[in-house]
Amino acid sequence: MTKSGDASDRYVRHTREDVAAAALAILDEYGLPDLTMRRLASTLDVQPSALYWHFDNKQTLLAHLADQIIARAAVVRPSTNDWAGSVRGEAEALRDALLAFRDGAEVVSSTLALGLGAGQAQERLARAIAAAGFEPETCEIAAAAFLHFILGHVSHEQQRLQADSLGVVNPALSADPAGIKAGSLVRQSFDFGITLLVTGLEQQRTSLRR
Amino acid sequence: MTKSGDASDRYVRHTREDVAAAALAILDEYGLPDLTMRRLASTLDVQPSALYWHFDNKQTLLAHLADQIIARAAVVRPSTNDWAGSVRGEAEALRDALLAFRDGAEVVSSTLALGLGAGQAQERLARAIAAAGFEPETCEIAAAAFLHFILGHVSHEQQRLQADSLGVVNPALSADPAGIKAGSLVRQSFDFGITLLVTGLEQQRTSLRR
DNA sequence: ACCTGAACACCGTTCAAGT
DNA sequence: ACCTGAACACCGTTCAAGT
Repeated sequence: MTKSGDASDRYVRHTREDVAAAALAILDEYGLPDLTMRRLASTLDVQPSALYWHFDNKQTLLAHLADQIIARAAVVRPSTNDWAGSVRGEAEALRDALLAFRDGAEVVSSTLALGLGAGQAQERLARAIAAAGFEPETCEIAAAAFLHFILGHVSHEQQRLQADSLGVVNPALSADPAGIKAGSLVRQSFDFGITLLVTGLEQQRTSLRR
Repeated sequence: MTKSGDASDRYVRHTREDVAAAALAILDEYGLPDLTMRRLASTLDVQPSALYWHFDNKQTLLAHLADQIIARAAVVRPSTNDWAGSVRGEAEALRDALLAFRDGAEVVSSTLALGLGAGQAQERLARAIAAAGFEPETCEIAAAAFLHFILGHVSHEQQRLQADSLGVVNPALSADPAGIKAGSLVRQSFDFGITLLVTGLEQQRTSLRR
Protein backbone atom coordinates (compact mmCIF):
# COMPACT_ATOMS: atom_id res chain seq x y z
CA MET A 1 0.00 0.00 0.00
CA THR A 2 1.14 3.52 -0.63
CA LYS A 3 1.10 6.34 1.90
CA SER A 4 -1.46 8.25 -0.13
CA GLY A 5 -5.11 7.81 0.74
CA ASP A 6 -6.12 8.80 -2.74
CA ALA A 7 -5.84 5.92 -5.19
CA SER A 8 -6.17 8.26 -8.17
CA ASP A 9 -2.61 9.58 -7.69
CA ARG A 10 -0.76 9.36 -10.97
CA TYR A 11 2.59 8.59 -9.36
CA VAL A 12 3.75 7.70 -5.89
CA ARG A 13 5.23 10.39 -3.71
CA HIS A 14 8.13 9.34 -1.52
CA THR A 15 9.32 10.00 1.98
CA ARG A 16 12.89 10.46 3.08
CA GLU A 17 12.90 6.86 4.31
CA ASP A 18 11.62 5.57 0.98
CA VAL A 19 14.59 7.20 -0.67
CA ALA A 20 17.00 5.79 1.91
CA ALA A 21 15.56 2.30 1.51
CA ALA A 22 15.88 2.43 -2.26
CA ALA A 23 19.45 3.65 -1.93
CA LEU A 24 20.27 0.83 0.45
CA ALA A 25 18.82 -1.66 -2.01
CA ILE A 26 20.96 -0.33 -4.87
CA LEU A 27 24.01 -0.33 -2.63
CA ASP A 28 23.48 -3.92 -1.63
CA GLU A 29 22.75 -5.20 -5.10
CA TYR A 30 25.17 -3.20 -7.27
CA GLY A 31 27.71 -1.63 -4.92
CA LEU A 32 28.79 1.89 -4.04
CA PRO A 33 30.10 2.93 -7.49
CA ASP A 34 26.66 2.24 -8.96
CA LEU A 35 24.83 4.17 -6.28
CA THR A 36 24.44 7.45 -8.17
CA MET A 37 21.81 10.06 -7.56
CA ARG A 38 20.58 9.71 -11.13
CA ARG A 39 20.25 5.96 -10.88
CA LEU A 40 18.54 6.22 -7.53
CA ALA A 41 16.10 8.72 -8.99
CA SER A 42 15.29 6.48 -11.90
CA THR A 43 14.51 3.48 -9.71
CA LEU A 44 12.10 5.73 -7.81
CA ASP A 45 10.57 7.00 -11.08
CA VAL A 46 11.50 10.52 -10.23
CA GLN A 47 13.74 13.28 -11.57
CA PRO A 48 17.21 13.50 -9.97
CA SER A 49 16.41 16.94 -8.64
CA ALA A 50 13.57 15.48 -6.58
CA LEU A 51 16.08 13.73 -4.34
CA TYR A 52 17.40 17.07 -3.13
CA TRP A 53 14.14 17.77 -1.44
CA HIS A 54 14.80 14.76 0.84
CA PHE A 55 18.58 15.08 1.30
CA ASP A 56 20.79 18.13 1.06
CA ASN A 57 23.36 16.24 -0.96
CA LYS A 58 24.81 12.81 -1.63
CA GLN A 59 27.13 12.97 1.37
CA THR A 60 24.19 13.41 3.71
CA LEU A 61 22.41 10.51 2.10
CA LEU A 62 25.46 8.28 2.51
CA ALA A 63 25.81 9.32 6.14
CA HIS A 64 22.20 8.33 6.68
CA LEU A 65 22.86 4.94 5.10
CA ALA A 66 25.93 4.48 7.30
CA ASP A 67 23.73 5.17 10.27
CA GLN A 68 21.23 2.53 9.22
CA ILE A 69 23.90 -0.05 8.55
CA ILE A 70 25.42 0.41 12.00
CA ALA A 71 22.04 0.64 13.72
CA ARG A 72 21.20 -2.83 12.36
CA ALA A 73 24.14 -4.33 14.25
CA ALA A 74 23.07 -7.00 16.71
CA VAL A 75 22.71 -6.00 20.32
CA VAL A 76 25.44 -7.44 22.51
CA ARG A 77 24.43 -8.19 26.05
CA PRO A 78 27.21 -6.86 28.26
CA SER A 79 28.67 -9.44 30.62
CA THR A 80 29.61 -7.85 33.93
CA ASN A 81 32.59 -10.05 34.69
CA ASP A 82 34.18 -10.29 31.25
CA TRP A 83 34.72 -6.90 29.62
CA ALA A 84 37.13 -8.40 27.09
CA GLY A 85 34.39 -10.76 25.95
CA SER A 86 31.99 -7.86 25.55
CA VAL A 87 34.50 -5.94 23.46
CA ARG A 88 35.00 -8.99 21.24
CA GLY A 89 31.24 -9.30 20.95
CA GLU A 90 30.85 -5.69 19.86
CA ALA A 91 33.62 -6.07 17.32
CA GLU A 92 31.94 -9.15 15.87
CA ALA A 93 28.55 -7.48 15.75
CA LEU A 94 29.99 -4.49 13.93
CA ARG A 95 31.83 -6.67 11.47
CA ASP A 96 28.65 -8.60 10.73
CA ALA A 97 26.70 -5.38 10.28
CA LEU A 98 29.25 -4.05 7.80
CA LEU A 99 29.31 -7.34 5.91
CA ALA A 100 25.52 -7.38 5.68
CA PHE A 101 25.60 -4.76 2.92
CA ARG A 102 27.84 -4.70 -0.07
CA ASP A 103 30.53 -2.02 0.39
CA GLY A 104 29.14 -1.42 3.87
CA ALA A 105 32.55 -0.71 5.37
CA GLU A 106 33.41 1.84 2.70
CA VAL A 107 30.15 3.67 3.20
CA VAL A 108 30.74 3.92 6.94
CA SER A 109 34.39 4.89 6.48
CA SER A 110 33.52 7.61 4.01
CA THR A 111 31.25 9.24 6.54
CA LEU A 112 33.57 8.72 9.48
CA ALA A 113 34.59 12.37 9.66
CA LEU A 114 30.97 13.44 9.88
CA GLY A 115 30.57 11.28 12.95
CA LEU A 116 27.26 9.70 12.10
CA GLY A 117 27.25 5.92 11.60
CA ALA A 118 30.86 5.60 12.66
CA GLY A 119 30.23 7.68 15.74
CA GLN A 120 27.59 5.23 16.91
CA ALA A 121 29.97 2.35 16.31
CA GLN A 122 32.72 3.99 18.31
CA GLU A 123 30.34 4.66 21.18
CA ARG A 124 29.37 1.00 21.35
CA LEU A 125 33.00 -0.03 21.53
CA ALA A 126 33.87 2.69 24.03
CA ARG A 127 31.04 1.60 26.31
CA ALA A 128 32.24 -2.00 26.30
CA ILE A 129 35.80 -0.89 26.99
CA ALA A 130 34.67 1.36 29.82
CA ALA A 131 33.70 -1.75 31.79
CA ALA A 132 37.41 -2.38 32.22
CA GLY A 133 37.68 0.78 34.28
CA PHE A 134 39.62 3.05 31.94
CA GLU A 135 39.14 6.79 31.91
CA PRO A 136 36.55 8.02 29.41
CA GLU A 137 39.16 9.65 27.18
CA THR A 138 41.18 6.45 27.05
CA CYS A 139 38.05 4.50 26.16
CA GLU A 140 37.39 6.78 23.20
CA ILE A 141 40.92 6.54 21.89
CA ALA A 142 40.98 2.77 22.30
CA ALA A 143 37.57 2.47 20.65
CA ALA A 144 38.85 4.51 17.72
CA ALA A 145 41.74 2.08 17.35
CA PHE A 146 39.34 -0.86 17.26
CA LEU A 147 37.14 0.96 14.77
CA HIS A 148 40.02 1.76 12.42
CA PHE A 149 41.07 -1.85 12.40
CA ILE A 150 37.52 -3.11 11.88
CA LEU A 151 36.73 -0.69 9.06
CA GLY A 152 40.07 -1.28 7.38
CA HIS A 153 39.81 -5.02 7.61
CA VAL A 154 36.22 -5.34 6.37
CA SER A 155 36.78 -2.71 3.71
CA HIS A 156 39.70 -4.71 2.40
CA GLU A 157 37.66 -7.89 2.53
CA GLN A 158 34.79 -6.33 0.59
CA GLN A 159 37.09 -4.73 -1.97
CA ARG A 160 38.53 -8.14 -2.66
CA LEU A 161 35.12 -9.77 -2.82
CA GLN A 162 34.10 -7.49 -5.64
CA ALA A 163 37.48 -7.62 -7.37
CA ASP A 164 37.18 -11.40 -7.40
CA SER A 165 33.63 -11.28 -8.69
CA LEU A 166 34.78 -9.01 -11.49
CA GLY A 167 37.39 -11.55 -12.43
CA VAL A 168 40.27 -9.11 -12.07
CA VAL A 169 42.05 -11.37 -9.64
CA ASN A 170 45.70 -11.01 -8.84
CA PRO A 171 46.51 -14.68 -8.17
CA ALA A 172 49.51 -13.72 -6.05
CA LEU A 173 47.18 -11.97 -3.64
CA SER A 174 44.15 -14.21 -3.52
CA ALA A 175 46.14 -17.37 -3.02
CA ASP A 176 43.05 -19.54 -2.72
CA PRO A 177 41.68 -20.07 -6.24
CA ALA A 178 38.63 -22.01 -5.15
CA GLY A 179 37.84 -19.60 -2.35
CA ILE A 180 37.09 -22.62 -0.25
CA LYS A 181 38.97 -21.72 2.91
CA ALA A 182 39.38 -18.01 2.17
CA GLY A 183 36.35 -17.10 4.20
CA SER A 184 37.51 -18.70 7.41
CA LEU A 185 41.06 -17.43 6.90
CA VAL A 186 39.81 -13.87 6.60
CA ARG A 187 37.76 -14.44 9.70
CA GLN A 188 40.79 -15.77 11.55
CA SER A 189 42.85 -12.74 10.66
CA PHE A 190 40.05 -10.51 11.90
CA ASP A 191 40.02 -12.35 15.20
CA PHE A 192 43.78 -12.14 15.42
CA GLY A 193 43.73 -8.36 15.06
CA ILE A 194 41.03 -8.05 17.68
CA THR A 195 43.02 -10.31 19.97
CA LEU A 196 46.09 -8.10 19.65
CA LEU A 197 44.08 -5.05 20.60
CA VAL A 198 42.22 -6.74 23.46
CA THR A 199 45.32 -8.23 25.03
CA GLY A 200 47.07 -4.92 24.50
CA LEU A 201 44.31 -3.29 26.50
CA GLU A 202 44.50 -5.96 29.21
CA GLN A 203 48.21 -5.29 29.51
CA GLN A 204 47.58 -1.58 29.76
CA ARG A 205 45.11 -2.24 32.55
CA THR A 206 47.32 -4.43 34.70
CA SER A 207 50.26 -2.05 34.31
CA LEU A 208 48.05 0.75 35.62
CA ARG A 209 46.86 -1.31 38.58
CA ARG A 210 50.17 -1.63 40.35
CA MET B 1 65.64 21.61 -19.54
CA THR B 2 63.29 19.40 -21.46
CA LYS B 3 63.99 15.88 -22.53
CA SER B 4 63.88 16.82 -26.18
CA GLY B 5 67.16 17.64 -27.88
CA ASP B 6 65.38 19.76 -30.47
CA ALA B 7 64.57 23.25 -29.20
CA SER B 8 62.16 23.88 -32.07
CA ASP B 9 59.54 21.53 -30.58
CA ARG B 10 56.21 23.30 -30.39
CA TYR B 11 55.12 21.64 -27.17
CA VAL B 12 56.77 19.41 -24.59
CA ARG B 13 56.24 15.70 -24.73
CA HIS B 14 55.92 13.92 -21.43
CA THR B 15 57.07 10.69 -19.89
CA ARG B 16 55.11 8.48 -17.57
CA GLU B 17 57.04 9.94 -14.65
CA ASP B 18 56.26 13.50 -15.74
CA VAL B 19 52.59 12.62 -15.59
CA ALA B 20 52.96 10.99 -12.18
CA ALA B 21 54.87 13.99 -10.82
CA ALA B 22 52.22 16.41 -12.04
CA ALA B 23 49.51 14.23 -10.51
CA LEU B 24 51.33 14.13 -7.19
CA ALA B 25 51.60 17.93 -7.26
CA ILE B 26 47.86 18.35 -7.85
CA LEU B 27 47.13 15.81 -5.13
CA ASP B 28 49.28 17.61 -2.62
CA GLU B 29 48.01 21.09 -3.41
CA TYR B 30 44.30 20.50 -4.04
CA GLY B 31 43.50 17.03 -2.71
CA LEU B 32 42.14 13.81 -4.16
CA PRO B 33 38.71 15.09 -5.25
CA ASP B 34 40.43 17.66 -7.47
CA LEU B 35 42.79 15.16 -9.01
CA THR B 36 40.83 14.46 -12.19
CA MET B 37 42.21 13.20 -15.45
CA ARG B 38 40.95 16.29 -17.24
CA ARG B 39 42.55 18.67 -14.79
CA LEU B 40 45.79 16.73 -14.85
CA ALA B 41 45.78 16.89 -18.62
CA SER B 42 45.24 20.62 -18.63
CA THR B 43 48.15 21.31 -16.27
CA LEU B 44 50.31 19.31 -18.67
CA ASP B 45 48.92 21.24 -21.67
CA VAL B 46 47.66 18.07 -23.19
CA GLN B 47 44.35 16.50 -24.18
CA PRO B 48 42.84 14.13 -21.57
CA SER B 49 43.14 11.25 -23.99
CA ALA B 50 46.92 11.67 -24.03
CA LEU B 51 47.12 10.44 -20.44
CA TYR B 52 45.88 7.04 -21.50
CA TRP B 53 49.01 6.45 -23.44
CA HIS B 54 50.95 6.61 -20.14
CA PHE B 55 48.49 4.89 -17.82
CA ASP B 56 45.78 2.36 -18.61
CA ASN B 57 43.28 4.15 -16.41
CA LYS B 58 42.96 6.37 -13.38
CA GLN B 59 43.15 3.45 -10.96
CA THR B 60 46.56 2.48 -12.29
CA LEU B 61 47.75 6.06 -11.98
CA LEU B 62 46.57 6.23 -8.37
CA ALA B 63 48.28 2.94 -7.59
CA HIS B 64 51.49 4.36 -8.98
CA LEU B 65 51.11 7.44 -6.77
CA ALA B 66 50.48 5.23 -3.75
CA ASP B 67 53.68 3.43 -4.56
CA GLN B 68 55.65 6.66 -4.68
CA ILE B 69 54.17 7.93 -1.45
CA ILE B 70 55.12 4.76 0.40
CA ALA B 71 58.51 4.51 -1.28
CA ARG B 72 59.38 7.96 0.10
CA ALA B 73 58.98 6.66 3.67
CA ALA B 74 62.14 7.03 5.71
CA VAL B 75 64.34 3.99 6.04
CA VAL B 76 64.26 2.53 9.53
CA ARG B 77 67.45 0.88 10.67
CA PRO B 78 66.43 -2.43 12.27
CA SER B 79 67.73 -2.85 15.79
CA THR B 80 68.63 -6.46 16.43
CA ASN B 81 67.72 -6.54 20.12
CA ASP B 82 64.49 -4.53 20.07
CA TRP B 83 62.01 -5.75 17.50
CA ALA B 84 59.20 -3.80 19.18
CA GLY B 85 61.15 -0.60 18.69
CA SER B 86 61.68 -1.42 15.03
CA VAL B 87 57.98 -2.03 14.54
CA ARG B 88 57.21 1.31 16.17
CA GLY B 89 59.79 2.93 13.94
CA GLU B 90 58.21 1.50 10.81
CA ALA B 91 54.77 2.61 11.92
CA GLU B 92 56.04 6.14 12.49
CA ALA B 93 57.82 6.24 9.16
CA LEU B 94 54.70 5.10 7.34
CA ARG B 95 52.55 7.62 9.16
CA ASP B 96 54.94 10.40 8.22
CA ALA B 97 55.01 9.28 4.61
CA LEU B 98 51.21 9.31 4.42
CA LEU B 99 51.03 12.72 6.07
CA ALA B 100 53.59 14.13 3.64
CA PHE B 101 50.93 14.30 0.90
CA ARG B 102 47.44 15.62 1.20
CA ASP B 103 44.97 12.72 1.20
CA GLY B 104 47.94 10.37 1.13
CA ALA B 105 46.26 7.77 3.33
CA GLU B 106 43.15 7.70 1.16
CA VAL B 107 45.18 7.22 -1.99
CA VAL B 108 47.03 4.29 -0.46
CA SER B 109 43.84 2.79 1.00
CA SER B 110 42.03 3.03 -2.30
CA THR B 111 44.71 0.94 -3.97
CA LEU B 112 45.08 -1.50 -1.12
CA ALA B 113 43.28 -4.29 -2.94
CA LEU B 114 45.65 -3.96 -5.86
CA GLY B 115 48.55 -4.57 -3.53
CA LEU B 116 50.88 -1.89 -4.85
CA GLY B 117 51.78 0.89 -2.40
CA ALA B 118 50.01 -0.80 0.46
CA GLY B 119 51.74 -4.07 -0.30
CA GLN B 120 55.13 -2.45 0.16
CA ALA B 121 54.00 -0.94 3.44
CA GLN B 122 52.78 -4.28 4.71
CA GLU B 123 56.05 -5.92 3.77
CA ARG B 124 58.03 -3.38 5.75
CA LEU B 125 55.91 -4.00 8.81
CA ALA B 126 55.98 -7.77 8.35
CA ARG B 127 59.76 -7.74 8.14
CA ALA B 128 60.08 -5.80 11.38
CA ILE B 129 57.65 -8.15 13.09
CA ALA B 130 59.50 -11.18 11.81
CA ALA B 131 62.42 -10.25 14.04
CA ALA B 132 60.27 -11.33 16.96
CA GLY B 133 60.36 -14.88 15.68
CA PHE B 134 56.79 -15.36 14.49
CA GLU B 135 55.90 -17.58 11.59
CA PRO B 136 55.76 -15.79 8.22
CA GLU B 137 51.98 -16.15 7.96
CA THR B 138 51.51 -14.65 11.41
CA CYS B 139 53.79 -11.77 10.47
CA GLU B 140 51.66 -10.97 7.45
CA ILE B 141 48.42 -11.05 9.39
CA ALA B 142 49.84 -8.92 12.16
CA ALA B 143 51.32 -6.48 9.65
CA ALA B 144 47.91 -6.18 8.01
CA ALA B 145 46.42 -5.30 11.39
CA PHE B 146 49.00 -2.56 11.89
CA LEU B 147 48.40 -1.30 8.37
CA HIS B 148 44.64 -1.12 8.80
CA PHE B 149 45.05 0.88 11.95
CA ILE B 150 47.64 3.21 10.42
CA LEU B 151 45.64 3.86 7.26
CA GLY B 152 42.42 4.32 9.18
CA HIS B 153 43.95 6.66 11.68
CA VAL B 154 45.81 8.87 9.21
CA SER B 155 42.89 8.84 6.80
CA HIS B 156 40.63 10.09 9.55
CA GLU B 157 43.18 12.72 10.53
CA GLN B 158 43.50 13.98 6.97
CA GLN B 159 39.74 13.97 6.40
CA ARG B 160 39.39 16.19 9.43
CA LEU B 161 42.21 18.46 8.36
CA GLN B 162 40.43 19.27 5.14
CA ALA B 163 37.00 19.45 6.76
CA ASP B 164 38.39 22.00 9.18
CA SER B 165 40.05 23.99 6.42
CA LEU B 166 36.74 24.07 4.58
CA GLY B 167 35.10 25.52 7.65
CA VAL B 168 32.51 22.76 7.90
CA VAL B 169 33.51 21.93 11.43
CA ASN B 170 31.34 19.98 13.77
CA PRO B 171 32.35 21.61 17.07
CA ALA B 172 31.26 18.55 19.03
CA LEU B 173 33.85 16.50 17.19
CA SER B 174 36.81 18.83 16.89
CA ALA B 175 36.75 19.86 20.51
CA ASP B 176 39.82 22.03 20.18
CA PRO B 177 38.74 25.30 18.51
CA ALA B 178 42.20 26.81 18.32
CA GLY B 179 43.76 23.56 17.10
CA ILE B 180 46.59 24.28 19.47
CA LYS B 181 46.96 20.91 21.10
CA ALA B 182 45.01 18.92 18.52
CA GLY B 183 48.16 17.90 16.68
CA SER B 184 49.86 16.34 19.65
CA LEU B 185 46.62 14.73 20.83
CA VAL B 186 46.16 13.06 17.46
CA ARG B 187 49.73 11.94 17.65
CA GLN B 188 49.19 10.54 21.13
CA SER B 189 46.21 8.52 20.02
CA PHE B 190 48.24 7.14 17.13
CA ASP B 191 50.95 6.05 19.56
CA PHE B 192 48.36 4.53 21.84
CA GLY B 193 46.94 2.38 19.08
CA ILE B 194 50.41 1.23 18.07
CA THR B 195 51.17 0.46 21.70
CA LEU B 196 48.09 -1.72 21.99
CA LEU B 197 49.11 -3.71 18.94
CA VAL B 198 52.77 -4.01 19.94
CA THR B 199 52.05 -5.13 23.49
CA GLY B 200 49.41 -7.47 22.10
CA LEU B 201 52.10 -9.01 19.93
CA GLU B 202 54.52 -9.24 22.85
CA GLN B 203 51.87 -11.06 24.83
CA GLN B 204 51.28 -13.43 21.94
CA ARG B 205 55.00 -14.14 21.82
CA THR B 206 55.48 -14.94 25.48
CA SER B 207 52.40 -17.12 25.55
CA LEU B 208 53.87 -19.14 22.68
CA ARG B 209 57.25 -19.50 24.38
CA ARG B 210 56.13 -21.61 27.28
C1' DA C 1 56.78 7.40 -29.08
C1' DC C 2 53.44 10.56 -27.91
C1' DC C 3 49.55 13.36 -28.90
C1' DT C 4 44.97 15.52 -31.12
C1' DG C 5 40.00 15.74 -32.00
C1' DA C 6 35.81 14.19 -31.49
C1' DA C 7 32.72 11.56 -29.47
C1' DC C 8 30.12 8.40 -25.88
C1' DA C 9 27.96 7.75 -21.81
C1' DC C 10 27.73 9.43 -17.91
C1' DC C 11 28.09 12.54 -13.12
C1' DG C 12 26.18 15.98 -8.76
C1' DT C 13 23.68 20.04 -8.05
C1' DT C 14 20.70 24.34 -8.61
C1' DC C 15 16.53 26.67 -9.31
C1' DA C 16 12.29 28.44 -10.96
C1' DA C 17 8.00 26.59 -11.57
C1' DG C 18 4.26 23.33 -11.02
C1' DT C 19 0.43 20.63 -8.10
C1' DA D 1 4.78 18.53 0.78
C1' DC D 2 6.88 16.75 -3.06
C1' DC D 3 8.05 16.88 -7.78
C1' DT D 4 9.21 18.49 -12.96
C1' DG D 5 12.10 20.55 -16.56
C1' DA D 6 15.88 22.55 -17.96
C1' DA D 7 20.20 23.84 -17.37
C1' DC D 8 25.31 24.23 -15.56
C1' DA D 9 29.63 22.55 -15.03
C1' DC D 10 31.68 18.84 -14.94
C1' DC D 11 33.46 13.41 -15.16
C1' DG D 12 36.46 8.79 -17.21
C1' DT D 13 37.37 6.47 -21.34
C1' DT D 14 37.75 5.02 -26.38
C1' DC D 15 39.49 5.34 -30.88
C1' DA D 16 40.87 6.70 -35.33
C1' DA D 17 44.09 9.71 -36.98
C1' DG D 18 48.16 12.64 -36.90
C1' DT D 19 53.55 13.60 -36.40
